[in-house]
Amino acid sequence: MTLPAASEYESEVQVIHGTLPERTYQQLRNLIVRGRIAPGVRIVEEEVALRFGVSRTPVREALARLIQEGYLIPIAGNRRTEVAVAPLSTDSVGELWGMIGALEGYAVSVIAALSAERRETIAMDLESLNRQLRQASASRPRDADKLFELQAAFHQRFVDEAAGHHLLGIYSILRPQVQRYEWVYGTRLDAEYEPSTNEHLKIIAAIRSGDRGKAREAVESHWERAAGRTIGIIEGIAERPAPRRRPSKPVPSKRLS
Amino acid sequence: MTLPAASEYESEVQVIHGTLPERTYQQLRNLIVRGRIAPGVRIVEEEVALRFGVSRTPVREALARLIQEGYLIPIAGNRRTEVAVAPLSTDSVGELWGMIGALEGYAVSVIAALSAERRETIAMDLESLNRQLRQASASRPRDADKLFELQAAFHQRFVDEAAGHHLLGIYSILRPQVQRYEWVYGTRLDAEYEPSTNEHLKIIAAIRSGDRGKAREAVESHWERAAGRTIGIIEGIAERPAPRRRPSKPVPSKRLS
DNA sequence: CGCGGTCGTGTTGTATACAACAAACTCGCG
DNA sequence: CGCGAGTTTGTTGTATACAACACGACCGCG
Repeated sequence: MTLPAASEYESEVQVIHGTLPERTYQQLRNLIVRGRIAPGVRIVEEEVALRFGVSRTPVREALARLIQEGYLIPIAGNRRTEVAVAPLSTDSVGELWGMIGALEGYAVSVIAALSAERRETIAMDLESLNRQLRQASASRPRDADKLFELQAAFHQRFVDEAAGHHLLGIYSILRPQVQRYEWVYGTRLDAEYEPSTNEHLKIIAAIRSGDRGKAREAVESHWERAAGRTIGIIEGIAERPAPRRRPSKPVPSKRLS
Repeated sequence: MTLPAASEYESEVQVIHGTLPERTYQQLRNLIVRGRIAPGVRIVEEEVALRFGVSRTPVREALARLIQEGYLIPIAGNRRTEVAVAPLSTDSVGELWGMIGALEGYAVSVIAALSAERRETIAMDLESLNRQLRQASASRPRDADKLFELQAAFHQRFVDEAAGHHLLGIYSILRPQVQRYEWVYGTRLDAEYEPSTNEHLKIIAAIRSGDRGKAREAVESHWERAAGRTIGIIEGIAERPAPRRRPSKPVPSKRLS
């Protein structure tokens, strides 16, 4: 797929829903996930409003959501909620990956109970995606965007299959948070695609077999290993983007340009 | 309608945070979880505002949150978001219980990795809670409220122990949704406390043993069985409170009194 | 030169006003 | 008597105005 077109990393799938808070949310989230707004940067309602050409009302709604989903965190001890972009930390990696693993594990265990034909269809789709992924990760120069999307597509494929309303909702909150790390450290993760695609194969095989326990196990251990790899990468970087401490007020706290 | 405030099921833990949208959210959620607002009832911003004596602005924020968390669902095909209290369905039970199981399974697997002393402390707390639970479920007349709280406390106890920021956030979204069912069908679930407390014992033993896999397994199967029991109860009720269909417009759609 | 108090100033919380739209209703015409 | 077009009404989307409050700066006094 050639791509979201349009200029920046704006709205991706649908501008359709076009409700203002929704679009604001999407745009801001994208900026954060893609690392265009650094962790620790303070977000001020009016600045966002100005930047997107809307009033504070929709912005507030968007921010509230971003806070709840963990992209933004309340700052300081005020009773007023000032917020900043959430920092990246290895602790969060462990937690997020663990949760995603648990949830996808549940999803895949549901899938394992489907009919054989259904499972076969899914398995074939997954194989295709995994092949593309392997290809993309081998080609030079690397297309980070494509890798990003394929990676997402692979997992989304089977989650969608199992997901009801609730799972989908939670998953759509969690996944982008993980992607935030994938994006930021994406370039360094290249070397790690090899083991990842191999683990994908195990997941596919497990789905084919229809063994719930095995499928779940495959998914969970995939994410556990992925967590290990990611943490390794992060710690391997000397000048990391900083699980920054927030000292009372040394730095005048960067603001959203 | 008589009114404002008064005792009723107001704020429970803390009125402290007292920010208006937060309180509105809490109150409304309580009303829904406790079944005081029936599934399918349409919610109108201004009515809520009136009822709580605030303006639409904080109400909107509260509603947005309730929508995202699945307590309210968008109604009709409008591009405008009219909402109603989400219906209860056996499908949702399967999904919600499965997700909670997966997440708590993850939590408990983290706990299993803690030091022996730490685990022992947790285990003893859990035993105490479980004992109280058993007692409360045996005493007549039953104190539904107490059962409700003990049940919640038991699970919260070990989730808190393992939880970081993210898990806690998601869990606090999911748990009340489950509780909604527990509350609505609570009186009928009495007979089911026996097996439940027994399963709790297995969980406790697994935590003591420090075996991650075993602990996870105990928790997940607990929830799976609980789902089965709950679904059984729901289906056993002839005139159930209705996984109601929404026929275009037969009924003028009840409104929030 | 240091310290405390007072006054800005920035930012969020809340209310209100208005616009947009969809559904229901009414009225007139076939 | 039925059916459609205009009109009314209910409800949400968005903007704006104002209030509250925390923090920092400035100024004067010791």
